[in-house]
Amino acid sequence: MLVNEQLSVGQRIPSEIRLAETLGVSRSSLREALRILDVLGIIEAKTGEGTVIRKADPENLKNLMTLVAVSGGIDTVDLYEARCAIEVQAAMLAALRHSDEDVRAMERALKDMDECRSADASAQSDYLFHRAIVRASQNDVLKMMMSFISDLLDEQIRDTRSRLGLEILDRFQKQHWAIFEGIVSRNPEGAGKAVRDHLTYAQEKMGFLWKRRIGR
Amino acid sequence: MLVNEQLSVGQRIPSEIRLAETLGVSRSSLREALRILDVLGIIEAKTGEGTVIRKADPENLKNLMTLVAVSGGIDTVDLYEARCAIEVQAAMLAALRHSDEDVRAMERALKDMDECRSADASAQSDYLFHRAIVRASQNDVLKMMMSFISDLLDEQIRDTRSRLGLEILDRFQKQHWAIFEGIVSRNPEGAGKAVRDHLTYAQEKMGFLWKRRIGR
DNA sequence: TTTGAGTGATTGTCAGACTATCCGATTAAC
DNA sequence: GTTAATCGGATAGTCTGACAATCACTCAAA
Repeated sequence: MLVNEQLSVGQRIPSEIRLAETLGVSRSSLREALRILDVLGIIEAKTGEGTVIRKADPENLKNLMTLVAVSGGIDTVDLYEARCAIEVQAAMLAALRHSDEDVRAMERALKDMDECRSADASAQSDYLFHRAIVRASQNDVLKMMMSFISDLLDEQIRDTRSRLGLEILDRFQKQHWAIFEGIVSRNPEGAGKAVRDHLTYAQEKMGFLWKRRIGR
Repeated sequence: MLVNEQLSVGQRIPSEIRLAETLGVSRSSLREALRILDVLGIIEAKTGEGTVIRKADPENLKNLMTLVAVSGGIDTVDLYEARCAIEVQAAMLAALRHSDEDVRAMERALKDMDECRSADASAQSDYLFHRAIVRASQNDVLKMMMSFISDLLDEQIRDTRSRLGLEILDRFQKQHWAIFEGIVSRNPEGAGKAVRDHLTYAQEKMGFLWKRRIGR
């Protein structure tokens, strides 16, 4: 009914009892199905009120994807390469579409990294910078994929990053500014290449420290 | 228990009745939870036998992702740009890692496209070619993401492709061979650029025909 | 007009029963 | 001795009925 556009966002669906009668199944079986739509974020059930169609927010799927990834034994290197794919494209699009607010967010993150040298705060700013790039791309699919990947990679990256020497972190920062420069000057090829160079370099410096697989 | 590695793939989990007792919930409530793990492909329940932990295959998630995408109203252009991200990276990796079997699969798809000119068969070979690239990358995350995207985009691409003139399809085919050349000669930058050129060109020629959003 | 109780509807949860199916052991037939 | 048939136990799949918690709404009283 949702796919056929007989139901739209915000609309309330029939109660469990009536829906079970309509579909010719018991309430138990119906509830098992509704629960699936619930965890997918497609519906939202409220006790005493009813159940409504929700605009699915991919953020809600992160936990599920994490479970699947852990169960499937995803390779860390595979994840990192996928991140590279997403972020290069995002930087290219960001160079074309970024807003003033996006630029401010990126600049703030970079200056934070320039100033504070505590490993933890630095890693946090690093994360914010990369996220700002993806947001600036104004592409919801890229944002979704990036949030999946970040969720799985972040812990490991934060861990390995803290073991790197200062000269490597300085080089990281120079590369960050190069990315920023490419995006602000609206140069897609330059921004894309800068991201690829940065992530390739980072993988060289951190990759050997990674666990091969996440979970299992 | 799965995340903490107390359970591993292939292992059988306690029966629903015993598990419900252990966790202190009713069988109905437990089943709602197990059903979620089931559709995620994390467990597999067989009547009369029991339930085992399964190595989650992302292929099983395609239907779910389609539902979420429809419910969330994903933009077709966003999807296509994400596809570009994935496939460029995949081609670069394919240039480094492809096997003889991969090359054969790609070559077969291209020759099929050279020969048969029926729109439908041509589109099918096109699909197979692009899929072979991603498979050659030997990256499970890219494969997963590509299968999500393909599932959502294919119908629309197949539709718009059938309306294109012969000279455009010929140009497509030349670009395909350029991609193939880059991969076979183990030239990552060349292969990546060839893919990007191809997909950018295809988007120029087909994009204006697309519906803006999928579903809703 | 506002407050309060009451009422019906709805989701969340539980308990119990029955069916279909599978696995393994036991038994019967050859 | 080997094979086939049968039976029982265990398990997932389904259904029914019940109760609790919560919410929205109505309506009467202050």
